[in-house]
Amino acid sequence: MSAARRLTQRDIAQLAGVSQATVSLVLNEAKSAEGRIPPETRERVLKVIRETGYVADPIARSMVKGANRILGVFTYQPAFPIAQADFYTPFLMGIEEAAETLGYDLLLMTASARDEKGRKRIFGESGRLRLADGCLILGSQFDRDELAQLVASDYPYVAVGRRDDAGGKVRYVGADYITATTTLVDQALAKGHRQFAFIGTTGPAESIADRWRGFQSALKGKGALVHVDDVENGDPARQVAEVRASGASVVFFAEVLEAVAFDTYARAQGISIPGDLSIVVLGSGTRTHTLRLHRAFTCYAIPREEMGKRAAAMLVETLADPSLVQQVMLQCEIVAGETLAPPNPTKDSLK
Amino acid sequence: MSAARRLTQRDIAQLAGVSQATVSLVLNEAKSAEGRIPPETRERVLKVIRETGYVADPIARSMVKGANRILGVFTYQPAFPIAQADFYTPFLMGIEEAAETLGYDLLLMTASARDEKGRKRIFGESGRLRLADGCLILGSQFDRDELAQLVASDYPYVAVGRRDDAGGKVRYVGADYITATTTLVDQALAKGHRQFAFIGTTGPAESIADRWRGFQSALKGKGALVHVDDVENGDPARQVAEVRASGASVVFFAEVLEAVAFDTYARAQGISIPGDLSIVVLGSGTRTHTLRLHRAFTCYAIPREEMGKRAAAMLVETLADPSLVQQVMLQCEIVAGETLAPPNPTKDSLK
DNA sequence: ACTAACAGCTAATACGAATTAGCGAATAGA
DNA sequence: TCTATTCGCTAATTCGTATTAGCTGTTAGT
Repeated sequence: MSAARRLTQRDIAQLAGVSQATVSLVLNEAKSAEGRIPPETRERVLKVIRETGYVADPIARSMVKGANRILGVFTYQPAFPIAQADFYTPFLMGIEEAAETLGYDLLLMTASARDEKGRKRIFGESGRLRLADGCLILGSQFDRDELAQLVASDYPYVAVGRRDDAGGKVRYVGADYITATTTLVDQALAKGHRQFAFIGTTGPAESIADRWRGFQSALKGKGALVHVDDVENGDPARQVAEVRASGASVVFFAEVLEAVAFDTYARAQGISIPGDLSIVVLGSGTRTHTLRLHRAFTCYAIPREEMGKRAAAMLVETLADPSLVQQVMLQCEIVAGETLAPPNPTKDSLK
Repeated sequence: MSAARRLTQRDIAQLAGVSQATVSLVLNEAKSAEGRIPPETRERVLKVIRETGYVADPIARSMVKGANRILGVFTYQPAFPIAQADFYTPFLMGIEEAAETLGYDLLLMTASARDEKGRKRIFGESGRLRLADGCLILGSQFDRDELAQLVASDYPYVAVGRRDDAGGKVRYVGADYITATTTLVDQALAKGHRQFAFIGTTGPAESIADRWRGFQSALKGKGALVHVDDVENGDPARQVAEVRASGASVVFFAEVLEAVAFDTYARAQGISIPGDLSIVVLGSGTRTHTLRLHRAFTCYAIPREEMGKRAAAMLVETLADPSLVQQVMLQCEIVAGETLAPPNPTKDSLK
């Protein structure tokens, strides 16, 4: 049985006493209603197909048709890293849901995305990209040159996350961090905060830059930015000390993990949050994720699943009309949380 | 540019002034060292390839070679369901890691796995299965007929999770629930427990059946099974009442979520856990997951990532030698937790 | 000098399905 | 009865690459 070559249309044709072309016509009948096949012949062929369990080879089929009903998923980091299991997952959940609805399979380009030097590259020598009809690109840090190449090519793609122009408008489904960030800054202002601190990097990724830009412009003329710590994985002890010394009454974080470390350390020092110091997180995972992980930070929820869903849908639209270049921004939902309160009037942090 | 047909070897050949066959030979040179191409011709062709950025069409290539370097992933439920986000994810993390190392991409058969009636089927009419060189099958509940069909076919597959024979030995990488369960029962016995309760279904999935079998056989002759609740999503209030009435001093759960509900309700009723009643969970997610979600139940950790990794590796071995039928069982790590203590001597639950 | 061997390349074919052009027979039209 | 038309089907071609058989021209061997 192992040597039993896979059935082909020729085999079916022979069994049914017709030609290979007829078998193909029966299989794709809906098409050219012209050269119709009479019901009896049709049935005879279908009977053989049923009995043998024949299915057309998808590779040969896509070779001649040029399409696969496959969406590629390219990630600039491993899609399921142990360390950050929850980063891609929500996107993928949305992507999968949409793909299933739309009738597409998903090709995760885990291996072929690496070039000979092991770097992640979209246009690898393998050309595996072509296996998919189009592709979704995930990751906070894009390679600008590759993105430009992609934009210039006629290959259908959609980026998950807003992207600056790269030699042309980039197709994307992003989240509106600027509006959400502005809302949170306004809330802090409304509660009376005037001295702000910001901890987190400010670029170069668009998602990070947007947070920083939104923060700055919302604050402009209405509050003072008294401390900025532009580091990744900083030392909480130092951060807490510096923030306290700066007189800030509220700290904004670009990264939830930083906030967790800060919060944990500050409490251990007897600092009341938000009594003595408010904490606001710009972003963080999905709602469920946020609630589960730690305490409920005041933050906004990035609609990751929805982004994945919309991106997949947009990609499929693009397949139908390759000239289409859409850019969609989704709103983030504000999560009230419990770490933003009016500043403590006894502290000198309130002017 | 949009109409610019993709480059083919014929184009390259023309530009380099050679034949298409020569281009192909240059690309795959390592092969038949016989009809060697002299360095100068080789260089000329490679130069054109470099300048044009040509890459071979993977579809045409796999059409003639018959292999794709793609591993299919078939799931009996959506791979990333919102509700149970963490069920497949750990497996996929392992699978992805192995696939990347081994140089394979992953094809998630989300859409093509459904037949015309919307049911999940491995052998769909689409025949998309053939797009992958082989396939990994996930899900607790397999369709026996399909599994038998798979076993009988010459299609390379590996099941993640132990599977009973289905017209032949099934290739799988499973977790040894029986041994792990036995260990936990023995621990409970060693602490003095004699009256046991069991909450959870007992089949038909192998993973569930193994827990139940292990539980029963470990208990045989050494302790009494005073209460069994064979339901999914039971009512915690009723469960707590019945367990208390039964006089059991320890409850075993087959499903962590049931344990969470039970635990939460019991504590609310003023029942001390494990003071008045011990709880043991058979299974649960990965270590990280377990620790994060709720309190630290006494349980064992299913090595999901490792299972995914090994399954992918086994599948690749199978591709090389299709006659191979391996069955691997991985050990579960016992998590001490804090919900198993000696029975309360003041209660009548201790004989 | 005449064959043998070989280097360097190309023509031809296969892979499996889709699709087009068109053939032969039957029927319709005049 | 002779030409159109339609029906029912098939031969031939295509997609892009890999591979084999083999052709041509040069060199080696005797």
